[in-house]
Amino acid sequence: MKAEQGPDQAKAPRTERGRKTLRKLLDAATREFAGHGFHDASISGITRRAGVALGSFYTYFDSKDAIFRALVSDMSEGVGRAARQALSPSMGALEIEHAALHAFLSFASENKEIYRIIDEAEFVDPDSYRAHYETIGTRIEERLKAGDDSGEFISGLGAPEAWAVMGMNVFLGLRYAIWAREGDPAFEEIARRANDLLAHGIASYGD
Amino acid sequence: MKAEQGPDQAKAPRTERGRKTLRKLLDAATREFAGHGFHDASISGITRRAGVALGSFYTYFDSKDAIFRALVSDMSEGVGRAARQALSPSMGALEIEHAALHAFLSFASENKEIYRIIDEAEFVDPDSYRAHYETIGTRIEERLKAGDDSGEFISGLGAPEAWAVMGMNVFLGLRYAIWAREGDPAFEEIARRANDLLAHGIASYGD
DNA sequence: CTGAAACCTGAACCACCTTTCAAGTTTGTT
DNA sequence: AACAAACTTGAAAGGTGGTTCAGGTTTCAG
Repeated sequence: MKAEQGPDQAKAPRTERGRKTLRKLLDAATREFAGHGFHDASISGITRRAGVALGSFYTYFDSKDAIFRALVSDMSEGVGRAARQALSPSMGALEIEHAALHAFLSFASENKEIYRIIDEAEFVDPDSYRAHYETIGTRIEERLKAGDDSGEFISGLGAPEAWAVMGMNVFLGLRYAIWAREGDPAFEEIARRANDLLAHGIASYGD
Repeated sequence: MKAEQGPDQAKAPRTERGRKTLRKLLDAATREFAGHGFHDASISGITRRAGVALGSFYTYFDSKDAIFRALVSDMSEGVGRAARQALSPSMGALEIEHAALHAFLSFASENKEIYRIIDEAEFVDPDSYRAHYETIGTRIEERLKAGDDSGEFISGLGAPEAWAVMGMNVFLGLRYAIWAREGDPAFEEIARRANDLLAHGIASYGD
């Protein structure tokens, strides 16, 4: 569908002025897409927010799709970076899962636009969407395997368990970060309860 | 934005011919939206598939949004119905969760269009989307409470656990039903492993 | 049978948007 | 200083597709 030059993203600017304009466009696009959704967002809306002429857009991106794709891959990395920063190798395996969920809830709460844009990628750019979740799933699976090796988790854990954990986290983020309501439990409590579920399940003893 | 007459859906037909046409439009719309997504779907595509004139569409729906909304609420009920049919009150609490997930995987696998349309509602019709998941979440929460009362589950379970379970199920559906791959475990195994996780967690004994 | 309501038809209207382009301005190098 | 490349500009081309409408056909109650 497109014959891009470089690896994937924008047409690289060659001057300082160009880099500034590119950044303004990216920031403006984040707001525009988050506010209106992909299809109701318009290029002219983006350039208006950015304070540049309509035509300038095409100096940096080949199409509306292209800038959306650039945004998704940017943000996907951002999510991963935030998660990594919250984790430390000195933590126990369970503690790592707790910290990962807590960090995710905080991140989602402070970056709701990102959440929306990545979710909409399911329809605008399915490949990126899939890649995003498969990457995260793989990372979780590795953590589960590590917990197995260290004896903290039971053995036999694999991709299905990793996707189950990811689903838990994503939906808790949707409900308690994105759709947060007055009177909801704090992130601390959510993370603790999810961690308990993950550790011991919900069957009563002597089952 | 819209001043509809009845409760919400389509302008009710008054003759047999009308009911037939309405059904043809709904079926055609399901295929059109599933195949192209909301925005790339067109009214003319829908009427072409349905074999009726373009103008007839507006005899039954006020807008493209309106038919999409009608579809979402239809399908949301369909998902609930499928789940209910797979459950029987004679089952144990854990067994019910197992059956619910297994039924969901099968249903999703055979109705991928539904999955896509409901997911896209997040952007086209956010209220319906939210209502869909809140309804399901509430139902799961009730099941958890029932398991608590019967002594099969630990006490203190509530909405966070329900959303965690729902997220697990949805993501397992996404990965193993919608994105099914050669060599994936059967639904039986997925459901069993998710059920084990739910029952006992993944921490090793003596934790 | 008959007339009114329900329903059907498809061309045309219209609003909106992505993308192009030719002409002007700025930047940075020699 | 001078020039080429980078960058900017906004009007307009070119499309698309939702929605309207006036006129015709079918249905069905009385």
